[in-house]
Amino acid sequence: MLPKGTRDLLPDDMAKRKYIVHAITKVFEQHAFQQIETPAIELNKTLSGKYGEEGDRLMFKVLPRGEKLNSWANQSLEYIKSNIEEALRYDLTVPFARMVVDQRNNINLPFKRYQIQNVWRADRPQKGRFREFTQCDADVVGPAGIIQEAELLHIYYRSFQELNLPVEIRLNHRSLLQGLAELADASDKLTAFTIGLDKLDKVGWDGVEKEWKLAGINELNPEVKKLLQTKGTLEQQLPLLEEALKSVSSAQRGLAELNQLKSILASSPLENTNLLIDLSLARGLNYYTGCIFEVSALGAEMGSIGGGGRYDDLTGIFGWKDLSGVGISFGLDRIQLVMDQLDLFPKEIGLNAEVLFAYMDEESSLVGFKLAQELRSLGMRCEVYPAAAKMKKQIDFAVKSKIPFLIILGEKERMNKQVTWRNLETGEQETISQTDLYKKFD
RNA sequence: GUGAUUGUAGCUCAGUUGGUUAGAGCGCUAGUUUGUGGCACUAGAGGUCGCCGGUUCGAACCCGGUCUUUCACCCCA
Repeated sequence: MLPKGTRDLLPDDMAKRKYIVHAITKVFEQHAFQQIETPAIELNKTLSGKYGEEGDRLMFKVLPRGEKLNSWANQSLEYIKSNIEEALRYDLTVPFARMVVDQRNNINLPFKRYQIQNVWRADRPQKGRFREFTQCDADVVGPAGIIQEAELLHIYYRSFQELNLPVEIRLNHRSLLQGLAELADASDKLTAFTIGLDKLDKVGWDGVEKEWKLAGINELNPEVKKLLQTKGTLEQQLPLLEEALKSVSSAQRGLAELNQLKSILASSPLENTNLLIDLSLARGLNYYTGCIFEVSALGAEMGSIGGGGRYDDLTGIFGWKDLSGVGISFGLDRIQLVMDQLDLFPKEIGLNAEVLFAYMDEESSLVGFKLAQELRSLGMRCEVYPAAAKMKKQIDFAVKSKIPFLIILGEKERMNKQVTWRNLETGEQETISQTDLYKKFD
């Protein structure tokens, strides 16, 4: 029995997750990101209000214990809600921002950190959605240069290349959304504008317009409409956007930054990766202010497997103004699901034993114990069967555990200082001197 | 939060218009076989039919509630 939306991770899962984490970590570290961890529990006041209304609803709150809980027996729901002191972290970015401010005397800017930990959301579970899941985040805080966006895009590119997973990376900029809203004469309804636009994929253009109409947003001119519905590369889309938005002041920052990004990436392209401008990409988190990214796997049925963006003033709410940050996240659980769907895991990634020592009597087990130590010192994964059971049972265990080699020890072998070596895949078997055993595994 | 959907042995599932002691396959344990794996045969263990309540002489089956599973929406990794 488990709480909903949670899972046990068996050795097979762990092997796959290690494989993914290994690839991502390697790329993070090549880009000089350093690992940190933060506590699973944060103060409620640190987290609440940072993720919008929806986020607050989905946050796991921690009840107080003992006296305090007793004293709440007759309090109103409102009182309880506003006096909860602790909560489980909902993402890794806000706790990171909190940490940057708390630890400002112990870090150097620009600070590049990565973090691979669980987060919790009290969502209704469904495909690829859990209530406990693992995020792999990389963020930079400090001097704000677009080269950092380019670097993070390269991290996505290199990681998914490493995993052999084909992806599409969609890109947008908050300031372009603002500009487009201005064009639609809906600057004051930016949220409704972007939420509507975000649904383009699902409800189509008519659906978007219907939603906008309800929110009191006017119809756009046909050229802008067309622009909104096309996804394309930076090279294709940027000139069109510049033309359409040239007189819109709020869009200038986005145009300038995407131009910069375009020239950086031109010198070091993301080959075989689809990097597309998608103006309908909104992303919910309220704190993004610049570029926003979202990654989805090609050929698999799954929501986004990664996302991120630029936030100009995330640490402001914790008392450090005007510190810019940009970050990305990998969804470990969804990447695992997608790679399973596409059958992308190499066959041999488990770490089960390579050799099993089986034996007929207790005295032989001592020989097995000693020989196992010798093979282990050569780097082999060895297991000694824990009891002198029937040979059939011991072999059966080896086969089911996918252990390829078996060493059999009995009275005969012990007397002659020998072992019987058996290859369980081929059935090949040989009785050899104990001192020659290592040669079988060169 | 909204709308569907699921729940019977460790697993996958049968279970007749409501009727005695709820079944199968696989798996598990032991044996046939006291030093050799995929097979066969024999025996065995294992179930408050998700939970609570109701209807009925009688409920795995009908009704209500609740929890859970899976899926879509919302939102997101």
